[in-house]
Amino acid sequence: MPELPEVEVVRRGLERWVAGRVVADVQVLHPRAVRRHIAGAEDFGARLREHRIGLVQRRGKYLWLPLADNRSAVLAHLGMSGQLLVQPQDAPDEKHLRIRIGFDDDLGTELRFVDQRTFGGLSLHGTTPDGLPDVIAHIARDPLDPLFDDAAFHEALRRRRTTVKRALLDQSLISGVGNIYADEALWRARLHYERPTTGFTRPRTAELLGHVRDVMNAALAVGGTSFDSLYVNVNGESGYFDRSLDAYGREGEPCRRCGTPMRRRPWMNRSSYFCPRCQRPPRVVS
DNA sequence: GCTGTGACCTGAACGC
DNA sequence: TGCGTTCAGGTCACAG
Repeated sequence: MPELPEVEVVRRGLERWVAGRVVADVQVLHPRAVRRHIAGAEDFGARLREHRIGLVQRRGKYLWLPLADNRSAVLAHLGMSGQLLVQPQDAPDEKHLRIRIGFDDDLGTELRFVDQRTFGGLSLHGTTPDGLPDVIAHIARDPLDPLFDDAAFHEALRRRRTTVKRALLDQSLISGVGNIYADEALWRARLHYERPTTGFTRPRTAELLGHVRDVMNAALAVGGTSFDSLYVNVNGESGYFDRSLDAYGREGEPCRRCGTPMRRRPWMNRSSYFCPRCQRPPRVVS
């Protein structure tokens, strides 16, 4: 499932193959794919037509295509299974094709939003003075953003009465981290997912952020090599998604540090993978 | 205001 | 073979 590195790969692909093109027509094939566009599918298409796509931006797992000639942007979230593909116009429709965007040029390609589980979607929104879609103003900067404020993140962590994995997944504190990279970063930092954040020291926060950035940069480095001219890829099943993971999905396999079998625990309707020896659970305070 | 929980959704994997 | 169940997880609405 797409997390920040995958979304960044998509952003780069869109920047190269879609930015600067003028929308000719929009076809919404599944209403749920534009459910965040309150005015509905017809309005979504009408507002896009004849507008030029500007430079593609990203924050965390959201990316957006600004309309170059007005103060609005097409906001995209890939959810768990979304893909944005640049395909030849005559290519067969994908099974889960939800939205098709055609362009007013002779390049012969179109933008397709394909999404099996329909957790993702596109919508059109006004932008703030600094170009951010207004509906994601609450989303924090991501740790690869040069303007991410490490000190402010540390203070926010200490103020929260929560645990470290919850905090990593809270997009209002830090964006772009999903279940996989949270487990990976916690394994690297030797932190149990239920560790309370209130007692975090500055060095501990700094170390954790360092591991989050390392994991994301490593995935980005691999992912960045795998899309070609016609395929703006966020395919969860192929290529760079086979990145080497140290924690996620390794239940029963030996910890790559100490050899202890890795464990999986149900957690918030998800799973948490950890090493019971390297990542000791916090002592329960009664 | 802050924190935690469940619904949404589809298809693969699994058990019987 | 076929059916039912479980699991995957990002976001948001809602409850406490």
